[in-house]
Amino acid sequence: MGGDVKAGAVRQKRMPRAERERQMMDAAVRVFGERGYRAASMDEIADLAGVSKPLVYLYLNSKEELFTGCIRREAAALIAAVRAGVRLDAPADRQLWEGLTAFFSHTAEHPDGWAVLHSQARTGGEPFVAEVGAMRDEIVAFVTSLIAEAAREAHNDPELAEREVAGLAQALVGAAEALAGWANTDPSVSAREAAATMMNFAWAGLGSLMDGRRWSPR
Amino acid sequence: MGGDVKAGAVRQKRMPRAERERQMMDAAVRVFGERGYRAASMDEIADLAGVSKPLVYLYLNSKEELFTGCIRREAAALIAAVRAGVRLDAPADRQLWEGLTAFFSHTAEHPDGWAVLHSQARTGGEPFVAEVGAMRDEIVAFVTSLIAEAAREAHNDPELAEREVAGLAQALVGAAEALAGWANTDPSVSAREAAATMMNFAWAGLGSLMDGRRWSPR
Amino acid sequence: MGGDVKAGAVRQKRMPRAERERQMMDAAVRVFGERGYRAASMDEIADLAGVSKPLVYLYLNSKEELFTGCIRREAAALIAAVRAGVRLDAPADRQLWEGLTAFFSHTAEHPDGWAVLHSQARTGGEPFVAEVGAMRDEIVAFVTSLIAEAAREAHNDPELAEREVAGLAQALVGAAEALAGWANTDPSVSAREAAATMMNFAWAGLGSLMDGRRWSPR
Amino acid sequence: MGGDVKAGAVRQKRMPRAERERQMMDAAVRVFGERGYRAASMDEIADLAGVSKPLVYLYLNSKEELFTGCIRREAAALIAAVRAGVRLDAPADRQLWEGLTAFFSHTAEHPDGWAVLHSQARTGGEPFVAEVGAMRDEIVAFVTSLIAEAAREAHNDPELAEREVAGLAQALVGAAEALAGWANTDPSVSAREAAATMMNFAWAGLGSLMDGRRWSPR
DNA sequence: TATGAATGAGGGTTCATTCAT
DNA sequence: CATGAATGAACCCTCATTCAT
Repeated sequence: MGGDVKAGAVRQKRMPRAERERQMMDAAVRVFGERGYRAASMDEIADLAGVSKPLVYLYLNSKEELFTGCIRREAAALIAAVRAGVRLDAPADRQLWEGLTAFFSHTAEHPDGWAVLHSQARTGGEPFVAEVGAMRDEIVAFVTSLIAEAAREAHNDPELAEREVAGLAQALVGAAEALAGWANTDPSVSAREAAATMMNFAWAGLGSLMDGRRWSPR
Repeated sequence: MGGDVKAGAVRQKRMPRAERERQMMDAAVRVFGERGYRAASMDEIADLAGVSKPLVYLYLNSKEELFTGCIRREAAALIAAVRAGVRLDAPADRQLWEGLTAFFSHTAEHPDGWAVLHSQARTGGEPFVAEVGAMRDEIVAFVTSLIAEAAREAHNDPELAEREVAGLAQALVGAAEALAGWANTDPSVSAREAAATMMNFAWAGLGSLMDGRRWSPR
Repeated sequence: MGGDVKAGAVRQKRMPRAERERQMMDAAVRVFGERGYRAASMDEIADLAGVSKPLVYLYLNSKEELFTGCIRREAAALIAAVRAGVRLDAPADRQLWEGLTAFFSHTAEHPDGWAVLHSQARTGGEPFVAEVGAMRDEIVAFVTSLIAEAAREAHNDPELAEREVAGLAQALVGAAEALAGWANTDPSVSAREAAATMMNFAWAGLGSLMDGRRWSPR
Repeated sequence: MGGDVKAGAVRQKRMPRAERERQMMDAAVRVFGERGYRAASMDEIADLAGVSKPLVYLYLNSKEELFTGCIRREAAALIAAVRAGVRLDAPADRQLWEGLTAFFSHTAEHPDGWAVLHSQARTGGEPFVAEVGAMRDEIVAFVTSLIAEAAREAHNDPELAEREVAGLAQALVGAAEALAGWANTDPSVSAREAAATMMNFAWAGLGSLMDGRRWSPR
């Protein structure tokens, strides 16, 4: 089962601590992303980083702290990428489009980081779930604010109930996550295409909701 | 980290093989669902099933086969539940509504089974990913056929490209999965509410797509 | 440094749990007695017991519990031996003599058990110190009661202060412990000889104290 | 388990070797005394001494040599303290009293040093046992000579057999060690009180032995 | 049908020790 | 005189799996 992370980097000796730590984190993200928290072994991480295991412990303390560190780093990077891609003075739909494009680009370029955040952190136990939940909340809040802004722009009368917005945000983020997985699986799917699919799928739905139209079973 | 699956069932001796196997699978789904593949221990499963470990191996052969068996059983149950909820002679939107309602009901009633399929199988390594992928494909195909049928009903001229439909189906399924997680977390969210959110969100998006309207960056 | 516990016993397969546990405890007492808590390795204990390490953990749970178990078992055995050697209806001096003889016999016959109690438990950290302290207190209490009884028999007037008795008991027990070490080192020293030395040394001292005679610096 | 040696001293740079070595030895005695040989870590010692680990190795070579060094230094200090407290022209009982007082004072003022000598060195393996045995022999010899001198002063006829004296000395030293531990545990016990207890306990015993009186079982 | 007894293999963590500067 | 960087080896513990009954 599993087993295709390439073997140990060439050992390069004596480098400053900060750089070594980065190397180790890179290796850890790679291994955690491919194997998951439990199945990852500190041996493999050390090997991939090109160092001995004790050094990993000396710098990063424990498997748990190391994993938490990976989650934090990757979450920060993803959020920074999305923020950097969005021009806050643009209209709401444009902002959403930009954010989605940045999101799909970043996840495509950092598949292991994305795997750590999306799949692995959610199955590794409570502390990690909490850690990644913070990031997700931040993104959901951002999306929620965009929806609200769009509603304002459209000065629609019947305000969306708060609970309804929460459900929408969940669905939207879930759809985006699924598309990120899809795009990661099939490399011919570009970030722009994934973002366009999201906009087509979501924007019309949001639009008709904000116009007060709803589907209902007869 | 983790730890609240209740302790071993009272041991009851000598029962037919089929029933024993069901007991064991129930226990396994519970433990795999709460802990994940790697963190689950055969000891805990045997204990929760109220049998000795060799019996588990006698009937179910290995941890890997046991997990695969869990995935298959839960996937089959979920698909059967969705199928049973859908009247194939109803209009497409009605069918989608019925399927979603059945889906959210079933996942809410079988949280561990859903956890196995949605979270745990995806982090346990290739063989399990493939196993659960088959189920997902089946559902995606079902959704795809519904979209196509809806398009036919609306006899819209500009046919949706196959690739476009694939993306939509991914997004739709992803959104549904996210809502299932949301509904499992917050018990006040009913299956009907989740399904309604999905319909409001998705149906309008599909509708405008089928009318040839698309969002595009300026 | 160190290293002369004989190598692994011949592996004998499949025996009842109680007997295996006894074997393991025997091995553990031997290894802990020779090496101390920290320096002892579970590997060596398992090897000496003729079993695999996992079995030791299955039955005895952890190194700490195993050591605590050894302390308890050896303390109980020592106290039982002393109790069995003393006739409670005899005069106080006779009782002391009998207790000392039993004590020296037992420690000579169980040098590793004695080492665990006397040397190793005192350097292994708080929990063990407390464990062995209970035993020591029991013995000191027994000695104290003998001194009191002797004082009563001699109906000496000037009662010994409680604090004075405590000091005496400490000194007496310490002297006995030192003689046990001496006798263990030099096998030509019999339990009777060690006990006689103690009586000659201690009894006269007690006698003159009870007569109110005291040494004092001029 | 364990853990209250205070954290690293402030690092002071560039000082003469002799002083640095003293600092390190001080730290080592403290840590070895509290934790024992095995449980002590070179990291903690270096940290407490306020130096880097390589410096410890540069000056003191290895953990084993460091511990041996500690034993030697503390043994020498203890013996010097006792010697300094005794006036060799005084009568034997007075000399014994003075030696005991000095002994109890020194051990009370240097509890870690005493712990190294009394408890830790005996559980660290053969080489250390031998090291500390040398000191003990020196003290036993001193006590033996005092007993002999006392016997001469009392010009008692029936000479004490050499073996008998050896046993007495062991018992006496053991009693003193136990009282040192007692006094270290309970700070209200002064060195003078401990010494007085010893004299009352021991001197009368010695006296009656030298008069040829002996206890014997009927 | 069912289990008590047992283990090979591997994982997380620590530690004494050294090298290069 | 002094240290930041680095590691081989070992240790405690767990787990999937099997054997003998």
